[in-house]
This record gives sequence, structure tokens and C-alpha cells, in this order.
Amino acid sequence: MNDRRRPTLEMVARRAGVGRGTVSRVINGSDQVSEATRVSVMDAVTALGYVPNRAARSLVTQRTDTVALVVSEPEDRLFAQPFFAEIVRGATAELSDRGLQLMLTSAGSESEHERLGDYLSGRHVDGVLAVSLHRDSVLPDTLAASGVPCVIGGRPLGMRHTPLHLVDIDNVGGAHTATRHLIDTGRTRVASLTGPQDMVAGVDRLRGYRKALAESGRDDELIAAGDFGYDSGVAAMRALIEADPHLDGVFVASDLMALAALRTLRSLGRRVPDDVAVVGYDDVPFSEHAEPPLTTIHQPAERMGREMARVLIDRVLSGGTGATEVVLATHLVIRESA
Amino acid sequence: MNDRRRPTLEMVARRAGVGRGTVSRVINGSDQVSEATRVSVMDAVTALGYVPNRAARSLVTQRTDTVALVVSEPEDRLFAQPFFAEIVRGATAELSDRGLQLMLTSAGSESEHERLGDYLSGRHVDGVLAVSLHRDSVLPDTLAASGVPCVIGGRPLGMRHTPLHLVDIDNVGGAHTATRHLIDTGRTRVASLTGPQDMVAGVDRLRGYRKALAESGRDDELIAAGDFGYDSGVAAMRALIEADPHLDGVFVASDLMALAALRTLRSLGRRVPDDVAVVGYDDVPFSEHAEPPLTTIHQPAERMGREMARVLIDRVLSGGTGATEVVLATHLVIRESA
DNA sequence: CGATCTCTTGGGAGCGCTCCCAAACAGTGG
DNA sequence: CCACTGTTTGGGAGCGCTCCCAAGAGATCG
Repeated sequence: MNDRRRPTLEMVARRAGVGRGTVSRVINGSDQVSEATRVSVMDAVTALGYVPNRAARSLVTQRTDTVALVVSEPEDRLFAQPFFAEIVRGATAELSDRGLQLMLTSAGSESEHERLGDYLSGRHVDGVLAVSLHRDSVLPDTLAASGVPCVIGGRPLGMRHTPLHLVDIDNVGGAHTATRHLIDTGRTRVASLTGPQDMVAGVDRLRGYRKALAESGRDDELIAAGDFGYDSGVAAMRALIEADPHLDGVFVASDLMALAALRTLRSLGRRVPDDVAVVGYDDVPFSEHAEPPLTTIHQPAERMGREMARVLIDRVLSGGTGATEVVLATHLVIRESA
Repeated sequence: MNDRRRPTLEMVARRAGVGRGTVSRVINGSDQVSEATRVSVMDAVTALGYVPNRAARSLVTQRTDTVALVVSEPEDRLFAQPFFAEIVRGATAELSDRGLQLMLTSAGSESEHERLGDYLSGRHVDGVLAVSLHRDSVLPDTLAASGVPCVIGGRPLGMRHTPLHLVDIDNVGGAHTATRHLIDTGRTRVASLTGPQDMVAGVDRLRGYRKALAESGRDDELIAAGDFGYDSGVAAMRALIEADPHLDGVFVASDLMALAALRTLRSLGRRVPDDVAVVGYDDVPFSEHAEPPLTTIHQPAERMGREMARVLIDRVLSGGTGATEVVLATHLVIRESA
């Protein structure tokens, strides 16, 4: 086992007393091989501990069995840690089920994005999974131009001209569900603490809130903008209470802001959920330990990773044209804050 | 740009009017090339958008320029999200600086570990980075047997016989610093809420606490065991206060438990930090927003990823023997709880 | 001025694999 | 008994690259 050189196809063939082609056929599961030879080849394979050389195979098949996952660093801070980690986990799982490798790459700046695009166009990978693309990223176009399949995770702000494959989480739907829950549990003055309006998540969650309001025949919208961060949540919650001291429900577009809202409400003498019900968004790890435990929207991040991989594989394999768009549903985790 | 086939070395050579060998020399930065030819080759490279074919190169050099990062899934839940994510980020950064790829693999069960070991032994990667290995993982041995360099992140419980390269975070030191801070700021009855004693982090953090106590000439150790989780923190904190109602400082072995301790203390009528000072461990994202903001130990997770990659590269390149052991220092983040 | 040395350069060999063509073989039917 | 079919097999060609040897081009020197 200590040889510097691994056994080759040729060696297996010699040992099994057959030709190279036959061994190759066995390895790749062709049915054009008699059972007897198949067995003796397999014996030789195990005896020698043969493992196919990926590089050699790639060279001739022009496939690498490798998929790149591109992460745009700066965003990943915003996107909160667990979310990203779960996407990676999901993608890894799905890919390895199908015998593919995941290659992780990150590109912060747009210049790194371009460099990466060039690299990926070089057919070093069979496909690309891109998460949280910047608004003006050229990546999808670069890849499309050189025919490298690409699946985007999370709808980017400026919609691209190139038809692309997209797996998204239903922000509108999530916000709608959250707001709806507030309304359905009898809250009559439901405000929203929104996210930044230059981010898809911020915009869409606000849309979901409005939609739910409209559906129940209201137009008493009451909103205050935050940036998804804790501190902005404190300020925005104050503003909301000031604007309407009698509000009894608030949909907060991120858990971090919701946690801030919880505390601010308490400091303003409101009891949660008795006086004001709060629903957050993200289901960050700490939410279940908040005071009171936070009712929130959970995002299927792992599922998103899996789905991205699945869409990619189905594209790579079948070479289909046109754009796929998968939208994943969120679900409401009911705890005590609403 | 839309060709199915990428330009090859050969094509670049023809276009530049030189031989294959010369182009190869230019690409690989050999200095055995005259400036004039170097320039004309580079021109041809950019004109054609040539990118070297990795598979072809690997085939002849016997190197893959790829490093695998192995994560043991079940643990990663314990290890908390951000910690793992940051290791990945650090490793990716360092590797890509050196022109290497990171291949992410995960293996939950021990059987998956074995399968993975076999795969990795097949010289598909130049080296392996393994995080949070199980106690009895055979991975290091398998890899060592087939000569694949491997660096472990985080000291595993049962020390292996194979000499190995290790990058660890100084849990003892961190706990020592934390406890020390409590003592130095005048706390006289310092307890500890420990982690599970079947995990290195749990054991070492307790050792650090004891060491600090001993150094200041005390033996009034007061501990209660938790499992790093929130709920266990509540129970353990209660037990501690019951055991010594007058304790005025507590070092908690995880932030999640510390957050629980904070709330428990408050509910028992203790003010933090006035009556009891609390220092946590981990510096999870929410800690800065705790009430009061939690003083805690920050772990250099990203640095750990980087360091692991660096150690690996220095091993791979120089083929040195013997074991390396790098221990990274933590640092105390002083907020308001202590 | 030819011999010698150094700096460049071209290109054959070969890395380990898959693809594919042709050969070998075993039946089948006329 | 001879085409003819269908199954199984062997092995040449070639994927794109690096390695390395030998040859060409100058430069230097006796």
C-alpha cells in the first residue's frame, strides 16, 4: 500500500489476464462484458486496490465531475452564517450522492469575480453554483458565453438578460405567511419593520407584508426601515411605536432586528405577545432562546443547496435549454412571541 | 468564444510561431525564455483566451493542486455554525493565494469516513485538511499509509499513534484568560459552568479555569457541568447559585450557556455584572447584543483554517517529516458582563 | 578562425484513461 | 458447410500537458 505510484488500469488488466478495454468497461459498468470476466476483473481491482485516475479520465471524457460553488464574500456576512453553511451542506450532500465533487471558491470583489469567471470558463468544472450574486456581476454572462452551465441561488437584484437557472426562496411568500399569522390571530394594527430596500430580501419581504394586508382588506400600512442589523431594529421599533402607540402586531424582516424589537418593546413597557405580537424572519439559532421565544420564518437553506445541485445536474446531463426557476417555500415556526 | 473546445497549448504555440515546450515554459514561469518570445507567447495566450487544462497537467505532474477539507457532519452541529464556516473561509483564502483548490467533502458516519479515506488515498488530492475528527477515526492512519499529507484541525480526543500535523486552538489558554480576567477584576468567588467532559473543548476549558484558580493560590473550585447547550446552562447556573449564593464571578464554557446564565442570574435577582460577573466562550454573533453584552473569548477560526492550509502546503512542498503542532491563541473580548 | 560554452528552442515520449474499430468467437439459418 | 448475425474482447489512437534531450544560435576564447 505504500507505493508512490498507484496501480493503473493496465496493471489490473494484466493481472486479470484481459485487455485494457475490458477493464474499462467493467469499471464503468458497461453490460457488454460477460459475467465471468467481470468477476475476475473485479477481483484484480480489489486485490490491487485500484482507484481510477480522475485526471486521466477527465482528459479524455472532457468532463471533470466537479462543480464549483461560488460565494460572494461580502454578502455572506449579511446573509448570516448558518444560512450559507447550510447551502454548502445541502449542495455537498446532493452532489456526492451523484458522484460529483464540490469545489468551493469565493470571490469578494468584482475583479475577483471576473478572474474567477475566466478560470471557470476554462472547463475545469462541469458546472457552477453561484450564491448571492451581486447586482452587476458578469459571472452568468461569462459562463453562458463559454457554455458552462450555471445555477444561481437567490434571485439577484437586476435581472439578467441571459436566461438562467434559478433556485430561490420565496421571500414574498414567507413575509405573507408571517403577516397573515399576525392577522389570523386577531391582531388589528399590524406594522412591519422592513429590511433595506436595495436588497431583494428587503424588497420582497415588504411586498409580502403588503400583500397580506391588502388581502384582508386593509390599507393601514405602517412601516419603518431597518438594515437587518440589531441596532437598526432598536431605532425602527421605537419609531413604529411612536407612530402608532396602539399597534398590536409587528412583522420584522430579520431575526436580529426582531430580537432588538423584543427588547425595545419590553423597555417601552409593552408585553410580548400580550400587548404586541412579533414575528421575525430567518430563524437564527438564538431565536428559540429569546424572551419570549421568537416566532419566525424558517428558510430551507439546505434544501436550496440540494435543489441547486439537482437543477444543475439535470441540466448538465440532459443539456436542456431554456430557464428553470425553482422557488422554495419557507415555513412558519410558531413559538411564543406571536 | 463559443467553441466547445478550449484552445490548447499546441494552438498557442502555432499562433506564436514557437514550439510547445516554449509555451509550456512561459506558462510555468521558467526563466529559460528570452523576453521577446515570452511576450509573443503571452500575446497569443490572451488573444486565444488560453487556460491550461488542469487534467492534462495533473496527469503528467502527478499533482492535482487540490486539497480536500473533510468535515465530520455530526460534530459540526456542536461546533456551532460560524466556527466551521470561518475555518472554511480561512482555508479557501490561503489555498487560493497559493493557486490551490479546496474540495469540500463531508463524512458523517465512520463508514463514510472509511470510504472517503479510500477515495482520498487514490491520489486525487495533494493533501487533506480534517476538522473535528471523531475519537476513533481511521482517517489519519489510512492517509498516512498511502502517503497523503494530512493536517488535523482541533486536537482529537484519543491521541493517535501516527505522528500528525495539528493546528489547534488553545482552549486551556482561553479559559485561563477568561478566569484570570474575573480574578483580576476583583472577583473573589469564581465558579465555572463547564462543558461536557467527553469533548476536548470541555475538558480543556475546565483545565484552564483550574489553572487560573491555582495560580492565584485558590482551591475554592466551584463547578457545574453543562453540555454547551442553552438549556443545560439554565440548570447548571441554578445549581451553582444554590451551591454558593455569594459567588460573584462565573466562567462559562460556551456562549450559549452564558446567555442562559445571564438570564438565569437575572431571574434569581442577581445583577450582571454588579453582583456576578460572567465571561463566556465562543463569541457567537448574538453575544454582543446580550443583556448585558457578553464578555467572552473569541476563537481565531478563520486563522485556524489559514494555518491548516499553510502547514499542509509547507509539508507538501518540502516533504518534511515529523509532526508539526501549531496552537493558536484566543483573545478576550471585553464587553459589559465582566 | 574553429572549438567550446551558454542560452534558447523544438519536439518526441509518455502520463492513464476512454473511445471505437476490428477481430474472435459462437450461434443460426439457408 | 458457408455466409450472416450478434456478442465479447483486444488494443491503437489520442486527450493536453510536462519533461527532457538534442540541436541551433550566439558569445567567448585560445
